[in-house]
Amino acid sequence: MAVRPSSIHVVVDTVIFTVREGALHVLLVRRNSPPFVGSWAIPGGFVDVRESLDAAALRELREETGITDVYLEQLYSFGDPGRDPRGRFVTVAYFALISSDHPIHAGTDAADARWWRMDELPRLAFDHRKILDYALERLRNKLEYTTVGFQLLPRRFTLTELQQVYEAILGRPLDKRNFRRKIELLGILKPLEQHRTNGPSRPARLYQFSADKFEKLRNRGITFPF
Amino acid sequence: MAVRPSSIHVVVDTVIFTVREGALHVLLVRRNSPPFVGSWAIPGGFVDVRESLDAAALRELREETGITDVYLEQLYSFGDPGRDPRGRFVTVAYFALISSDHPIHAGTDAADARWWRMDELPRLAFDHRKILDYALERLRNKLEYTTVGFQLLPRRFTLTELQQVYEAILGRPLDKRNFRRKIELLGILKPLEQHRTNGPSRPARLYQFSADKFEKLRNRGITFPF
DNA sequence: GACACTAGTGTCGAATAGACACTAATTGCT
DNA sequence: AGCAATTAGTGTCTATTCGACACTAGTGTC
Repeated sequence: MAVRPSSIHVVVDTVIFTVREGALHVLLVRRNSPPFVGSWAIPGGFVDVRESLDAAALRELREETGITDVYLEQLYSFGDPGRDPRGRFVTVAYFALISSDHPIHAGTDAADARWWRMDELPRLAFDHRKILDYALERLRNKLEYTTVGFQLLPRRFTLTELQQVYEAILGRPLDKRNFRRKIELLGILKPLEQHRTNGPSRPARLYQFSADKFEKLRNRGITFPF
Repeated sequence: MAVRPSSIHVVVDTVIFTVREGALHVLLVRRNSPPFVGSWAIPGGFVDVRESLDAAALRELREETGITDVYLEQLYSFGDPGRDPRGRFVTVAYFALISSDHPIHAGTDAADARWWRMDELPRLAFDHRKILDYALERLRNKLEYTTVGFQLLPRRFTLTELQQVYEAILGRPLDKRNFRRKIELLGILKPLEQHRTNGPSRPARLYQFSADKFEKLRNRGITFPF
């Protein structure tokens, strides 16, 4: 089989989630060149010929946010002709989870960039709304059968904070006792001696993700599927 | 942002599963040009500049097997540099499910093509073994929370045949009563008046996928995620 | 009509999931 | 000092789900 040139451009776009102030947020950048000037878009860029798809996503992430220490997972590839008026673009979409204490200067690049609440999104460029919706759906699903939720928290956290992350993503309140029972059963949290007191109330015990089983997975970068 | 040419070739490769003689099989084609001459590979080909990724997968499927009526789902994109010595190739991998009664002339193309039992695979070209392994993992997972299993059967089938499909994919025996109870609870099978008798034993009732809820989904082509 | 073969059916115990309300520890105010 | 306000933390009961397990029913063959 001869190698026919395909004239298709390959990019990666990464949906970057975080939880702040009890709400799920996503990082978007404002486009300042056509098409869709002034619209907001999921950050991304071209895949270099010498780097893997994962590496490209990590690099773009670093360039956009300065972050290296993230959970990153390939989401889906979108490649309808006509999704970009400039030509034929296939984007390999990723989603990333960033812990809330991460010092992000959203807008490291000259470009405008900011966090948006998932329930107050602006109009998005290209088919990015579809990508975002799918990323959220995937995140919600994975929350139920994996431990991705922990990726959105600092290393030490209270159970209430953990519950708030789950609630923010699922978009509905959870029962405190049932939630704690389920987390307890997972057996992946190590209770610390430290407590955190913030306000006129009983201080909450701090926990951390159990080093034994999962610490190695945390912050490993690509975690799926290999 | 200017459009830089990326020099990356985009192809689709489709893992085609079927169940025959109680065993899960996959369709492979033998390569007759370098690299990996003589090795077996997952069928696939270039994405045309004017067609969507899904359309490309469907087209290749039709060209390879003559089949149009399949369950097809995007799997994952693989794009490590070095996965193809001819240059930089990104493959958007799909997996397809074909019902056992489908008249497939595997090898419509001049190329050698045949079904292989999943437990007796030859050496595969490129990183196709990795793709295949991941497809199987995904299929097993989806079997548990969706109704993809039905895609592998003719329109009318017995409960034993359905159970054999599940067993072939999961690679372990299932309890007949528990299996039937679970299927019953799904409420998606319509019992027919017809029975099938094959051999010296009690004839088995035939069922079909319930038209009401799911017939529209069946054979719709792309079913995921949109 | 007896035998071989596959179809078809129900129960019990364990684990899981959802609904639900009070006590405990601290801060701030008077 | 003590009281009010606030969030942390804890257990039971019920319904559902899941796995293990064995016998009867209907047909073809000899």
